[in-house]
Amino acid sequence: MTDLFPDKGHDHGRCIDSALHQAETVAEANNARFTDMRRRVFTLIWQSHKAITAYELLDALQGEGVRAQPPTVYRALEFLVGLRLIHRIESLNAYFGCDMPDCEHLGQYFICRNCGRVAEAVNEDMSRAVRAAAGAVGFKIEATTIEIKGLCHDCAAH
Amino acid sequence: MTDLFPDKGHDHGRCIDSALHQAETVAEANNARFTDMRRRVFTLIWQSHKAITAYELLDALQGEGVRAQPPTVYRALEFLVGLRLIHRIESLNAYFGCDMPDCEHLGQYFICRNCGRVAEAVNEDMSRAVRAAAGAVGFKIEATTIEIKGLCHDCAAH
DNA sequence: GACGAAATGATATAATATAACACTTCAACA
DNA sequence: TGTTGAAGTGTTATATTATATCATTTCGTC
Ligand SMILES: [Zn+2]
Ligand SMILES: [Zn+2]
Ligand SMILES: [Zn+2]
Ligand SMILES: [Zn+2]
Repeated sequence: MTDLFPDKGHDHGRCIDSALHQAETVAEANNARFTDMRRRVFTLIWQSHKAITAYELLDALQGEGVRAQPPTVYRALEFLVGLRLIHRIESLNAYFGCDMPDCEHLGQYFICRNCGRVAEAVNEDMSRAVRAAAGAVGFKIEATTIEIKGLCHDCAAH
Repeated sequence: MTDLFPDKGHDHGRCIDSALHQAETVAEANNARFTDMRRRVFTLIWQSHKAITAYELLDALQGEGVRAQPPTVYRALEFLVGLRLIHRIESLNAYFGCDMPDCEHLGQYFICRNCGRVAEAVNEDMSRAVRAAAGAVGFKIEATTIEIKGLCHDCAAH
């Protein structure tokens, strides 16, 4: 059984480094400025594999001594979502880091209600089924939200 | 091509009547009281095939001369969602009426960004794909949110 | 009719998100 | 290298969505 969710003992510092590196690359490729504030917010989002809300980010920023207000956070989030460096989880009003921002994808999100972690899958069967269902009724897809809530493998075991 | 969305010229009064009738039945079967306030909210939701927000419902109630406050609306919504008489669209923070409340289902929602209508599908291929993807990673599903935004057949044609 | 549970009323407030305008930064260009 | 215009951020205010809490009413059961 392959678990989408990262191993308990994994070196999360490497997740963060990798995410930052990819973000730099994507921003550059899009001629977008990965400013200090955007980097701060992005790094905060990547502190865990959980989703984090805008106001949790705001608190974290203020905890770091940054004088930020809600619009600052929402602007950074808008930028990061726009570049698909992070994704918004609609059912949580929260955001989490994408670990494959360099390839276009319609992701599906598995959300564990126990440990709070979010994992992104890109499952072609699911995508195909969605496209087929839409095609059958003449619906032109522009965006999809697929969020699956429950218990991750670890949490289900306990 | 079968369109999920109702025909422009359909008799919407029949949609409302049918929904009300089904709701009565479901409530009774669940030993739940379909009170006046709940019926009002339910009927307002069914005024169209669009999703409607809690505060739009509140305004509509007040427009009818009902002295209602937010909790009144949210309580009615909670009740109706609980019985699956309506569904919440997470990506819109809005609610719309289910037209098959008597059979358990994990629905998928097509949302037209142009006309605002929402249509519910129960597509076994999609459901199966979701279950398979979850099974493959040992994830225990408790709830799914599948929302597909774009243009309905009618709106895509114009 | 008395009782307790469920529903609703009423007030306050929490949580999430955006509008508007001022100021700063930065890259491009003269 | 100074000018300039666009992009980014600061700041204040406010809009939108949702819930906590306690008082009162309604309703079925006894
Ligand atoms: Zn990690
Ligand atoms: Zn978990
Ligand atoms: Zn109708
Ligand atoms: Zn449409």
